Parts: sequence; C-alpha cells; structure tokens
Amino acid sequence: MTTVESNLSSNFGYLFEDDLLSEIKEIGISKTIPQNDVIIEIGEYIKFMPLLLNGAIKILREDQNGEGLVLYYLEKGDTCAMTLSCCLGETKSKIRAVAETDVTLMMVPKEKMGEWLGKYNSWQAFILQSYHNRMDELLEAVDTIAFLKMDERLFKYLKDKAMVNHNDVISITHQQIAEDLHTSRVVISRLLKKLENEQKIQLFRNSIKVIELV
DNA sequence: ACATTAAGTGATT
DNA sequence: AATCACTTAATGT
Repeated sequence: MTTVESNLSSNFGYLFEDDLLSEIKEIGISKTIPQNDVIIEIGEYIKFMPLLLNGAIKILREDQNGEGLVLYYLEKGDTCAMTLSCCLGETKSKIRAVAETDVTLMMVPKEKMGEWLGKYNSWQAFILQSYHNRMDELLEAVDTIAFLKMDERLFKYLKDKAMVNHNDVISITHQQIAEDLHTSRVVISRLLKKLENEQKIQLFRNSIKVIELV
C-alpha cells in the first residue's frame, strides 16, 4: 500500500465502505501542495473535489478591495463545502483556499460526486455531514466577527492557528495577522502587547508563542 | 555602514 | 478601532 492509500484509509476509512474506498483510490489523483499556495481562487470554476489527507487549509472571504478575512480552517478528514456546492451546481468559488501548511489532497473528479451520491450511502452521509460541519463553522465565524471584540478575536485566531499547525509557536508578522483579521497592523501590535502582559502569549520577532492553549 | 523591514508607542479622531 | 507620525530594534546587503 502506498503512503497516500494508507493515509486515505486512516482518515476516511471509518467513514466509507470498502468499495467506495477502493474506487477513490483508483480514480482520485493525489496531490501535494506547498505551504501558502493558493488552492482555490475566488471566481474559479472547480473541476475536482478535494479530500484533505494531511495538513490544514485556510478558508478566506474577500472584499471588493481584495482584502481578505479568515473564516475557518480545514483539517485532515475534512473537505471543502464550497467545492461541494460548486461541483453540484456549476458555479464559481466564492471563497479562497490557501494551504496553511504543506497539504496532501485526494482530488476526485466532480462527475463522480453525483454518481456516488446514489451509489454509496456512506458517501451521501459524508457529504451531508460535511455541509453540516461547515455550516456550524461558518456560524461560529459569524459569531466571532459580530460579537467578539478585536482582542478576543485575535486570541481565538492565535489559538486556532496553533491548533491546526500542531505548534504553539506561530511564525507570522503582525502585518500578516492584521490582513487575516482585516484590521491594521498598529491595532494588532497593541493588542498583542496586551495579551503578552496578561501572560497569554510571548512575543518574538516574526513569531508568537501561545501560552494559554485551553 | 546603510537600507529595509518588523515592532512599539503617543496623540488624534 | 483606525490613522498618523515617529522611534527603536533586528536583519539583510
């Protein structure tokens, strides 16, 4: 068994029946994407549906000026709900997906999506469950943006980032955080300083250590 | 040594 | 919370 195959089994094996699993192995194209590469761009048509085998993907929304806002992260075993709706409905992507870490994907041609829906119960369950999970995450993102103050948003952002990277030291500049949260660098610097005084984080040049991971 | 980039801070809106 | 203006610190050439 190849690495990709065992990877697929360990992440999706408990979800899918064996027939489906072997069909995915046969048809799917595995792909590795280096950190920070854009996987899906806004306005792009989607021909493949990705199953995330390894790494993490950052999902962003963008305003008219091309400035981004992080919505949520996908981790292994996840798939992107945007691709689901795009593959089923022939529409363009409304979000951008960026590789947060190095990523390995299994790309399934979109034609198979509909076919499998009728053929495999486990596939149908997976698609519905994925929609449900993404909906929850989207609502959580809305709550975060609407109800939390910037300092709480920032701390949540840091914790999420530490989580998906499996590392409590985050390599990032204040400027980059500001872009992800759609605010200014000065604001981030001040709030980070405050979090450091509260012993929640430690600041270094080009990196931040998260102390209170909860 | 000089230029560039990252980060810290007071003052103002 | 945003912006301006300025300083200080770290890093690259």
